[in-house]
Amino acid sequence: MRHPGGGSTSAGTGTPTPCCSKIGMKRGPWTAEEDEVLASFVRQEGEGRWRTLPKRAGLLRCGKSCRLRWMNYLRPSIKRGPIAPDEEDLILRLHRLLGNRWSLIAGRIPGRTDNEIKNYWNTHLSKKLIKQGIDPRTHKPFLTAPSTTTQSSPTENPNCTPLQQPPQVLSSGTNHFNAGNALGWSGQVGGADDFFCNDPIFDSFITPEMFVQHDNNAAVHHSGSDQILGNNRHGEMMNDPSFGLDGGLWEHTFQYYFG
DNA sequence: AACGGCTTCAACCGCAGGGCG
DNA sequence: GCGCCCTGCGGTTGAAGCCGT
Repeated sequence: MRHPGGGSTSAGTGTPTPCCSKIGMKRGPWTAEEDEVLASFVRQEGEGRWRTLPKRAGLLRCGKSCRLRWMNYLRPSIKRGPIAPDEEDLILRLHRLLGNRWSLIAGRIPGRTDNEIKNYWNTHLSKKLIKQGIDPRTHKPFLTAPSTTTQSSPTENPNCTPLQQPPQVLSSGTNHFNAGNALGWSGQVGGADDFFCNDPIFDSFITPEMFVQHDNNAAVHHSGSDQILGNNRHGEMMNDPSFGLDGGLWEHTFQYYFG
C-alpha cells in the first residue's frame, strides 16, 4: 500500500533494503489472484521458507510481504468481523498485563491477529481510555484529566483498581518485553483482585485449562516446521523464555491468581 | 453533488533473536 | 566466537473509505 510500485531504501543511504529491493517486485495491496496463489501454495507446501516462497509460488512479492499477508489475512483460522465486547474487554485486560505485546495478546484471542489487535487498540481502545481519563499506556487515571467534560470514574470497572505499577515496556523503537520487569511489576500488585479486577469475563477467558491446552499446543506445533494456523502463537507464547515454566510470567500469574 | 477533514487498517520498515555453518 | 540468513515482532505510514458541511 505504501509507496506502491516504488522501491525501498535504507534511511538516508540510498542503498536498497534487502526486502522488496529487486526491480519488478510488486508492492501495495494484494489482488485476489495473488491471494489465491499464495493461499493455495501455503496450503500445499506449508508455512515457512518465506524468503524463497515468492519464487517457488511464482509471486512478484517479497517473502516478508507474503508472510504478512498469510498471517494477517489468508490463514483459515482468521476471524472476520468486528471485535466483540468480550474480546474488547479481554484485550484491555491483557494489555494492562502485557503492555504492547500484541502477538501475545493475539495469542489469547482465537482468530485475531496481532496486527488487528494493534490497530484496534490504536484506533479505538486507547481513545476510549483517554476519554475515560485513563492513560492507555499505564491504565492508570491521568493526574490531570485531558478532558473535563467527559471525565468519568477513574476506572472503567468499579471492581477494578488501577495497577500500582504498570508494565514499563513502552519506549521508542522496537520494544521487547522484559520478563524480569514483568515479574517485578506483577509482584507489586496488591492482590488478585487488582490483577484481574475480579472480573468474571476475564476469569472465563483465563482458565487453568487454557494453560494446559496451550502447553500441549506448543508441543505439537513446535515439533516441526509446519507451524500452521493460530495455535502456533499459543505455543510460541509458552515457548517464550519470558513465559516459560521456570519462573515465567504466566507461571507466576497462574500461581498468583489461581493459587 | 462536491469537497475537505478525519478515521481506519492493510502493508511496510527496521530491528532483535534464534539457528546454523 | 563470529557472521550470515531467516523469521517474527512492534511501530509507523498512507491510501481508501467515511462523514460532516
